[in-house]
Amino acid sequence: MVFQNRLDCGSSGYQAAVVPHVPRSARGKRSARKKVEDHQTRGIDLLANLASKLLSESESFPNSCHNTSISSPVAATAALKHEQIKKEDASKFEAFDQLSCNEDVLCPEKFVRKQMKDHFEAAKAVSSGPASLFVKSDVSDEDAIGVDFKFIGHDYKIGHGVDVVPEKYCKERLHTSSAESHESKDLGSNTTLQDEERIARDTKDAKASYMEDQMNLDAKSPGSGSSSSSIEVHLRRNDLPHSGSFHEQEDDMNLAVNKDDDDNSSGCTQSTDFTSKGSILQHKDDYHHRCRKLLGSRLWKVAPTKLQDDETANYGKKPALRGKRMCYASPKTPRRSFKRRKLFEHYTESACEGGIYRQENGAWSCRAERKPCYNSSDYHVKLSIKSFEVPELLVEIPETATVGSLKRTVLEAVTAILVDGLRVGVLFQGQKVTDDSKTLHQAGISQGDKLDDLGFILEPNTRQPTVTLTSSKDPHFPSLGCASEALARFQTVASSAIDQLEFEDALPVQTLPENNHSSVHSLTDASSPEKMTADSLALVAVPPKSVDVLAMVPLHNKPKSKRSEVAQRRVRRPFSVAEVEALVQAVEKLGTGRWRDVKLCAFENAKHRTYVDLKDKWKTLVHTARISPQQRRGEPVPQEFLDRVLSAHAYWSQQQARLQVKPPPAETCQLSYPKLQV
DNA sequence: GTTAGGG
DNA sequence: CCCTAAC
Repeated sequence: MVFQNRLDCGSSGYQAAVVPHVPRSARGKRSARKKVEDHQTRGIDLLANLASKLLSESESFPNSCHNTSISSPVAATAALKHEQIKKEDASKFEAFDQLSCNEDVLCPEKFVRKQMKDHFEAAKAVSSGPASLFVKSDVSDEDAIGVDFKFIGHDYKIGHGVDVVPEKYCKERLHTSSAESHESKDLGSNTTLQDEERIARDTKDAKASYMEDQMNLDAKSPGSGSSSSSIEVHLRRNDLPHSGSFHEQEDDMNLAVNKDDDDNSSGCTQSTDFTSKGSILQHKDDYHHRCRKLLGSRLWKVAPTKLQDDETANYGKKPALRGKRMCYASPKTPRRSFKRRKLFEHYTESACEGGIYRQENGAWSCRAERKPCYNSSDYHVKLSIKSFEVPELLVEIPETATVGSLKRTVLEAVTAILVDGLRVGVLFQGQKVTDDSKTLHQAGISQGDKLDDLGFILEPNTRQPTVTLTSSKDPHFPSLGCASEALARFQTVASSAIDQLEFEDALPVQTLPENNHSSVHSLTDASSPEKMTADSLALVAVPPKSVDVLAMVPLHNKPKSKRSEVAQRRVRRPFSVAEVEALVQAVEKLGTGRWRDVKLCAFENAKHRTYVDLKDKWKTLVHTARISPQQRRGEPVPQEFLDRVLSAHAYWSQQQARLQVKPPPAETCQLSYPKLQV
C-alpha cells in the first residue's frame, strides 16, 4: 500500500500511487515482467527497462520502421545506461540522443529518451529527498502515447510533462499482440524480458548517485489485452513497510492514495489523469496560499482534507466523507492553557502553548471505485481505492514555529497513528462487513454494479495490538461510530529556538510580531534570500537545538477513562538565562504584583509563557536565591540575577507593605528602578 | 481576566 | 506547571 502523505502546507506530499490495472491474464502472460518488480531495482534501471520494453515493442511490431534486431536496441540501451551511471555527467544525455533511431518515423525511442533525459535532469534537481517518478504510457488514445513524469522533491514538485508522440503503430502493436495469433510476438517479448532482467541485474550494482538506496519500485506492465493499457511507474522512498505486502496480498486491489489538496484541485495525481506542469504549478500556488493563510492566524487547525473532488476523478461517484478543509479556529486565543481542560472536553480546541493534535475521526476512510473493466471471465473484482482520507487532525502550534516544524509536527502526528498500526474496515452499502470469512461474492461485493458502494476505512489499532484480519470475526473491530475511542492526541512543544532568538535579539520589549510570519512567508516568496536559506535548511535538517521543538507527547488514549480526556500537561520548558534576565529586569521595573504587565512588557512574544508562568518562575527564583548553591538544580542562574531577585523581591515586598499601610503615592511604574537595599 | 499561593 | 480561591 502506498501511503505517502502530502500534508498540508506543503510537506512532502500525498502522492498518488500506482494504479495499473493489468488484467490477470495479461500478468500471467508476462509473468516474467513481474520479476522486474521484485527486483529492488533503482529508478534508472526501471527506466531503462521501460525504454527497452518500448523499444522492443516497437521492434516487434510488424510495421515498425526499424531494421535492427530486437535485442540490439536493448543492448545499446543497457550499455548506454551503464555509461550514464558510471559517468554521471551531462554527456549521458547526449549519449542517449545518439541512440540510433530512424528519424523519419515517430518511434518510441524518441520520447523515451526525452523522458529519461527529463528524468535525469529532474533527479539532479532533487538529488536529495523523497523522489517520486511517474511514467505513464497510455495507449488508449487514438494515436497517442502520453508520458508524464513527475518528480516530487522535498517540498516542491518538479513536473515534466512530455508531450505525446503520435504512435499509431504502437497502439496497433498492442492490439495485435493481444490477439491470439501473435504468440510469436510474445516469444520475442520474452527474449526482451530476459534482456531486461539482465539489465536490471547488471546495473544493480551501479550507483546512481541521485537515487537513494531506499527507493522502492512499483512497476507494472501494460496489459496486452485491454483496450486501455498503461505503464505506470512509481518510485518512492520511505515507504511504509506494508506497502509491498499489501500489493501482493491484494493483487487485484490497487490502492491509490491521491494527493491531498484541500482545494480539490485538479492537481491530484490521480492514476488515470496525470497532469503535468499545470498541476505542479497549481500545487505550489496552493501551497503558498495555504501558508499565507496559515500564517495569518494565531493558531490553526490543520485538517487533512478530502483528497480530491469528484469532478477530478474519472470514475468518481460520490465521496465517502466530505472533505475537511484546513482552517484556523479561534483567531484570538492569547492564553488558554488553564482552560484547556474544558476545551478538550468540548472537542473543539486545544491548547495554545503546545501543538495539539487530535484525531477526531477515528477512522481513515475511503471509497472504492469499481474499475470499469470487470473481467467476468475470471470473476475478479477490481477495485481502485482512490484515496484514503486521513482522519481529522487538529494541529495547534504557535505561530512562532516554523513551517518546517509544522511539517514535522503533522508528520509525526500521522506517524504516531501509524505506529500503532492500522486496520482495514470494509463498508459495503453502508454496512460494515465484519465477517472476514465471507467471500466477496457472498458479501455481494462481487456484483459489479454495487461496487460503488464499497468503502474502506483505516482505523487506528487502539485496542488489540495484534489483530489478525483473517479471523472470522473480530469483535473488537471498531466502528465508525467509536471515533472518540480512537482518539489520538498529541502535543508538541512550540519552537523555543525562535523564542530564544527573540530573547537574545530583542530582549526587553523589541517585539517582533511579524518576524516569524515574514520568515516563513519568505519561504514561499523568495524575496528574502537569507531567511529563505535559513528556513530551507531548517526544512532539510532540524538543527539539534530545536529538536525539542517537535517533542510530541502522544496522549495514550484510554477509551473508557476520563483521565484521557484531561488536558495534557504542558511540557516543561525551563527558563533560559536570557529569560531570567528579562524577568528580573521587568520585575525590578514593575514590581512583583503585576505579572500581567511583566508578561506584556518582557514576554509578549514568548507565547508559551503566561503571566502565571512568570509569577511561578519568580517564585522559584526567589527560592533559588535563598537556598545554597549546592541545592540548586537545573541550569545555573548567574548569581548576579539571583542577587537582583532578592533585592527586587525585598524592595517590592516592602513597597507592598507600605502600600497596604497607606494609599499608593502613584509612582508605580517608574522607569528607573532604584537600587535598593534590604 | 488577574493575582496569590498551595500542590 | 497545575490548580484554584479570591478579587
